[in-house]
Order: sequence, then C-alpha cells, then structure tokens
Amino acid sequence: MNARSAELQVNFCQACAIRNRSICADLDSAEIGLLNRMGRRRRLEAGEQFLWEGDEAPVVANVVEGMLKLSNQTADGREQILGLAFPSDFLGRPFGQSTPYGVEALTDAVVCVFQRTDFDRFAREHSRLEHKLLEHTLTELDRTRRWMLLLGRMSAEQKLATFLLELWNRLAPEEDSDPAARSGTMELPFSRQQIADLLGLTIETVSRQITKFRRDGLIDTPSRREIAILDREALMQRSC
Amino acid sequence: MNARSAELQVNFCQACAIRNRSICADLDSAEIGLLNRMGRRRRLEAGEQFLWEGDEAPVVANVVEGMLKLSNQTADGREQILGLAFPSDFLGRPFGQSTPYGVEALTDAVVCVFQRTDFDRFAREHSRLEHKLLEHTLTELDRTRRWMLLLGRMSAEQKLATFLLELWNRLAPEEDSDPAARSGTMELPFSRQQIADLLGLTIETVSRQITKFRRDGLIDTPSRREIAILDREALMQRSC
DNA sequence: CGGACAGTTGATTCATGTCAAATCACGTGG
DNA sequence: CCACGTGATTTGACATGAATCAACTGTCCG
Repeated sequence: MNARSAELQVNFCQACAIRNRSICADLDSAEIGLLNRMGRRRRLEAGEQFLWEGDEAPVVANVVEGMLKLSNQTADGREQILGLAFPSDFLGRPFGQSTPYGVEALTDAVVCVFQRTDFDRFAREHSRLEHKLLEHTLTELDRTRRWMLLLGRMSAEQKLATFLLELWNRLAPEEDSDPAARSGTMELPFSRQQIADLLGLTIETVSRQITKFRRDGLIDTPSRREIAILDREALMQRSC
Repeated sequence: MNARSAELQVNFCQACAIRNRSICADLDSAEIGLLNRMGRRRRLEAGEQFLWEGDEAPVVANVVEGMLKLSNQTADGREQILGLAFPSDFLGRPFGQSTPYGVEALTDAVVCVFQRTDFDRFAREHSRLEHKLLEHTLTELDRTRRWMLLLGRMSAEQKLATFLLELWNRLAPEEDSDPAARSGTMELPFSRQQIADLLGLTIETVSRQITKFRRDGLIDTPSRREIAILDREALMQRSC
C-alpha cells in the first residue's frame, strides 16, 4: 500500500458520519490510520444477510448507515428478533468463536468490516478502543434486558405501544426540522412479520393492534411502511 | 492502613474461590493488592436485596458465592427476572449512572463490593481487568439474547424444559461425584413464583407443567425445593 | 393443635394463535 | 394506461393455551 492510498483511507475514516459516536471515537489519528487499513466498507442491500446464526464468524463490524436486525430461529423455524442495530452500533462477537445470531439488513446499509482476529488483536493493544466497546456492550445489555420485560410480561397492546415509542426515540433522537418528522411520521423499515418477530407476536395480532390504534386516533398509517404518531401521551398510557 | 493488614487482605483475595474465573483473573499480585484494598466483602442472606432498580447505584460487585437474581418490575407490579448471577459473575453498571435493575440474593451469598467511582478509575488504568470485564459482558449479552427466544417464542412446556436443563448446566458444570448430583437431583433456589417470573408465566402454569413432567416420568420432586432430572433426553425433546 | 404460607388443582375466561378468505398495493406486460 | 398476477396485509371465525379466580392441600413452626 502506498502513502497516497493510505492517506485517502485515513480521510475516509475521518469523514465518517459515526466517527464520534462509534467505538473508534477516542482513537487518535495514528490509531485511526491503522484501524482504517485493517477494515473495509461494505454496502448491503435491504434484505441482504450479513452474518449467519452459528457461523464460524470471521468478522466483526461497525454500522455506518442503515438499520439491521439480529435474530435467532426456533427449531420449528419461527423467528425471534433479538435486537436492532443502528449507525454506530457494533456487530459480531469479538473474542469468541461463532456469532450466536443472524444479522440481516432491514434497509440499505453500510458497514465497516474487520477480520475478527485482526480486530481482537488491535483491541487488546489499544485500550481506548476496548473501553468504548465495553461501554457500547454494557449499554446494549441494558437495552436487551429492558426488552425482556416487554417479551415476558406485556400484553400485545403494551408491546406495540412500547415498540412505536422506542422506535420513534431511536429514529428521531434530535429535534428535527423536517415537517414530516415534526408531525410524528416515520418510515417503518419493517414488514408486519418483522414487527411480530420483534415483539414475540403473530402477524395477525400486530395487524389488529395497529388497526385498533388507528381507529382510536393514536396513530395514522399513511402507507404500509409509514406510521404517524398522533397522540404520544395516549401511547405512553398504553405502553404500561 | 498498615503493612500487616494489607498483606492479610492480599492473601484473602488470593485464596478467593473465583480468583481465576472472575474479572480479576489476569491481574498480577501487585494489582490484586490494589484492588483488594478498594473492595470489601459483604455477606447477603437469602432474600436480601442488594441493589434497587433505578437507584443511583454507588457500587459494583463480583459474586463470590451463592446465586442472585436481576429483575425489573412493570408499572402494575408484576416482575420479570432478567437474569441470574452465579459465582464469578459481575453485578452493577460501571461507567453509568443508575443500575437499571434490582438485585436480590436467592441463596445466602457473598459478594465482593467496590465503590463504582473507584472501580471505574481502576478499570481504566488496568486494561487487563477491563478486558476480562468486556469478555464477561459479551458472554452475558449472548446468554441474555438466548433467553429472549425463550420469552418470545416458546410455549410454557418448552420454557420449563429449557429452564430445567439450563439450570442443570449452570449448577453442575463439572462432573460431580456426589451421588445426588449424579442421579440428577438439584436443589432449586427458587420459589414457584420466581420460576414464573423468570419464564414469563404465572405460578399456576408453572405448577401444572411441573406436575405434568412428573406424571410423565421426566422429573421427580423429592421436595418443593428439589428437582431430579430423570429423563434428560425427553426434556430436550420438549425444550424445542 | 392451629395458623400461615406455599403450592396444587379445578373451573372458567380471555387474549392471542390458527386457519381461511378477502382486500390491497405494486410491478409487469400487453 | 389498464388488466393481471403476486405477495403483503387485513379481516373474520374459531380454537386453544395460558391467565384468572377460587378452593383445597400440604408443610412448617410456634
């Protein structure tokens, strides 16, 4: 690799949209340069599988753009979505053998991919990276545990209300000047089946609950892949 | 603190039963000495609350002995157990503000407690500790995600079968020469209500499933707090 | 012996799953 | 531009597993 291409790659990393939220945030530019040379970007199309459950997982990755799902399947083929991954989230299982879940892109996405062995070595040598990874992992564990309360103890209505509010929080974290966003409309990167797999329900139950919320004026569904939250208060009421 | 008491404490750490499985495993004796001076042991009685959900959590801890549960409550007071903690597991939320779950001892237990601020600082300065903590957290995240499949997609029968097998694995990880253990008997540190909270069921459903397994000859219940696994194969059949 | 509490069992209800049919949305080819 | 086909979603009818409510039983401990 010559100096010019190395430099270009450094610039690439430094221009990265998630540069200061992802696990790379605390690295200095020399470290970024090294990391940059180890990884490569990969573009995924909506619906494309990125990792397979139980595979000898040779890679880990950072999400740069888009949304992905992590999931497991039961023996009889039903699916449970274990979590979602958004930009700056980390994918894969460092310091381990096989990825214990499948990963599929829900939208078109961009990920920053590393060979696991390279990444493991780099992480052990650069404790600032490892520290960030630890913080991300702890946050994800907290989020996952909160989801267990939903799966184990909530009714279908509570599950859907909670899901819509949580999704809104993660999709529109900052005040947004886009009128669509202000009116509470968001694009849903999920099919009804995927919502069902996320909430531990069936597709019919999800559909009925959406209809109920629409009839009660809590939400509107301009199209199948869009949802507008009309009455956040009422949704919060029903979420617990 | 004088030299003699410091030395006694070092010996205390070095004799620790979980010394080589917990996050302290890779520390050298100088580091252990430092850590030892920061922490203190605390004995908990079965049923005693150690951390409260949502509390400004001032502490983190290692489990030395016993079993504890982590749990959340819904607004209407129902409980969901988020996970169990066994010897060498880590408790609390480093690098964060509040513990997002309650922790209660299920059996008499011993924990090794640290002020969170002290621990955070020590961890950042000693990357071998931080690395171990990361590995533990990643493992716990995997385990938690597997439990989501159970909560979201399994029937009551599958849940109970899975639970009994998992418990057996965690309580009897090594080949055991104790005849009770060989015959598959284990002490259950849970009330029926706690099993229900763990599996996202009600106490009555748990009771009925246990009765069914007993009638079918898969298990025996010598007493309320003991279960003998008679037919592991059949349980595995029913667990998925 | 009696009281208290945990667990079991039974009867019934209800939420959600299942199965089936109707409808909608969208892309394709004529 | 429209008819058609396909797959996703919605809706309806019905079945069922688990929750709920209530009574009963066992066990522990004073």
